[in-house]
Amino acid sequence: MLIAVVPDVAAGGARLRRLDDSGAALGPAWTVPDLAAAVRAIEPTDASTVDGGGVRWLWPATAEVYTGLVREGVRVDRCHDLELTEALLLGYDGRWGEPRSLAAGWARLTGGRVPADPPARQAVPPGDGQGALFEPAAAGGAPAGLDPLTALVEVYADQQARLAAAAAASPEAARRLRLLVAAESAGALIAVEMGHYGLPWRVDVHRDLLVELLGEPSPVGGPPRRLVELSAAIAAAFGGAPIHPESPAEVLRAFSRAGISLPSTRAWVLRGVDHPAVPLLLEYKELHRIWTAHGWSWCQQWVAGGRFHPEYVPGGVVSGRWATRGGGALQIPRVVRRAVRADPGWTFVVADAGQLEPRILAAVSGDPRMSRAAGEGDMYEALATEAFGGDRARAKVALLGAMYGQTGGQAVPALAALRGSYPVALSYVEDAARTGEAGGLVRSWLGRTCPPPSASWSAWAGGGEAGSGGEGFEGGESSSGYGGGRGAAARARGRFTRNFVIQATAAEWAISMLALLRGLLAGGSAGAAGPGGTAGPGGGVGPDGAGGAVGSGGDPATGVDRAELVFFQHDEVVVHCPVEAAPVVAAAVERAGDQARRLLFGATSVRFPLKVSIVDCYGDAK
DNA sequence: GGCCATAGCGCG
DNA sequence: AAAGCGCGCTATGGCC
Repeated sequence: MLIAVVPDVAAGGARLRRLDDSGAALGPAWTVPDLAAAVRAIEPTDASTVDGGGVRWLWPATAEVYTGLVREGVRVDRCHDLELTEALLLGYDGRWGEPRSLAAGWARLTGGRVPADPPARQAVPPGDGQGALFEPAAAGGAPAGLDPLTALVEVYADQQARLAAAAAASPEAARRLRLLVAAESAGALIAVEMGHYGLPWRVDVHRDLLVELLGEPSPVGGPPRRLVELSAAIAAAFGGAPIHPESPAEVLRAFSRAGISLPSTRAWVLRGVDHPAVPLLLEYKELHRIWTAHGWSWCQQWVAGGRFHPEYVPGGVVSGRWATRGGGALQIPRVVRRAVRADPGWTFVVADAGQLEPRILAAVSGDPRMSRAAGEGDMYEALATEAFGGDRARAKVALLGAMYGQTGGQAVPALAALRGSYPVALSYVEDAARTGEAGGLVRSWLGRTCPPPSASWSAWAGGGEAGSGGEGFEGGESSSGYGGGRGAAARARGRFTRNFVIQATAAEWAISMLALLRGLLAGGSAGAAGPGGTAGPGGGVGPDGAGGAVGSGGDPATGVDRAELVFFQHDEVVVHCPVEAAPVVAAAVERAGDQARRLLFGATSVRFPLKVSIVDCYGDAK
């Protein structure tokens, strides 16, 4: 059963209506003055009591509604995020990029003018704007006379109809698409909760670290001592004239005066240059980066109350990876992670899926030999033994080159070896690349569709519509002065689609794992009810009511139910939990990974082992 | 003053 | 000739 919810800003509460899974109303709408209280009364507190028939909350956008609920201490097990689903379905129909808001969906349904989505909000540092129960409505100016609850219900019903139509065409494709919708929605819940918890961050440790690396900060706001010293040393190495090492143009001129002509000041270029300024410049770049991107002002802006609060954006990347707004949460330099410390009596369970993308390639392609290799703990080693004369480094280069579309360097002969032993896997990525070069679309395993080439690309590459074919790309290549020619543009597109099928599927496995983990932890027993996971997917991942947490009657004394998912970075998750709960949490992570594998790929010999460490300091993980 | 493109580097 | 994929963020530098 679903309950549709729209915020009722005027009344300060919300309007709700019960629906069946198809979107048909099960009763009249009603209004509540306090949504948090209403949800608390409806949502089962112990998810383990839910046996497949739990409530799923339907709302326009999770961030809009759930943020306020979480702030009130309310959690829900499952939801259906209308906007994220709309974006997936539009993409599936080749209508990538059309507005996804409730108002837009309603307009498409009723023949009205489709409003553009509002521009993404600016990142909000912690402490600002924390009071409101609801985020500002994402709907791009709801048209007058629109009843949002009616629109929500109707658009949801339409989405279910579109999924049913997909099922008529291909039951398996629809099964996967439903799974994707469920996982995406579960991810949205997790993103809100994660942003709410924040990543435990010790400001004192961070400041000590900064002084250790950068020297004392300038009392007047300029660069810290170590950067000033390095600037002087770099100037001296170039003959004495003052220089701003952070200015590429100045550095290039300085090298030029020294008789060295460089294409750029990139670190890897500098490493090949024999000049006394080079090591100083490399050190300067590294430290300057930390100072500007994760220095004192970053700490001041983004850390509050001992927590770093980024805003996670599920589906913010075309491949389905999450993005973040504010604070650069997905780019925290490893050295800075030393400031991430567990609370007293608590610890971190850090888990990352090693070699995820090559394992995904094995699974989606179904290449039997590669799948067997991906059943091993070290897939590169297994490949090396089987096809690269034991040369692990070469096996790794070959595999990465295949997934990224590398065409030069040492990858070329290695790729040939890969093709000889794993032709099915190679065909998979090469088919995707060919489709992209021809202007076509590719999909992930669960059915996320890549964006089409830009209109200018299509005009440039062949003059045809996207997907209409790829003839004639090579013509006139040498006549172009831009970007290496039409062939180059087509190949770039091919590299994108080649990688998309892998990266997007990896994101699907990762978010499914995360959602299953959430369900296991919420169940309290972390899914300890039997080996191999006898229960269905928990945490709202399973489509059509197959969800519900696993396990029956955990031991609350372990504190597993107090565990918090506090960080997620593509293939890595950090759980903050009481020390005594860590072993159970660690086991739950492994289980979640395995359940995600079976949910996506069924019977496959591919494994997705998680490297789990239990540490008090994130910097100590791995 | 603000806007925008580019360079560069952090992460996966 | 030869460019491996996806991002966010900060700085510079040219522009109005």
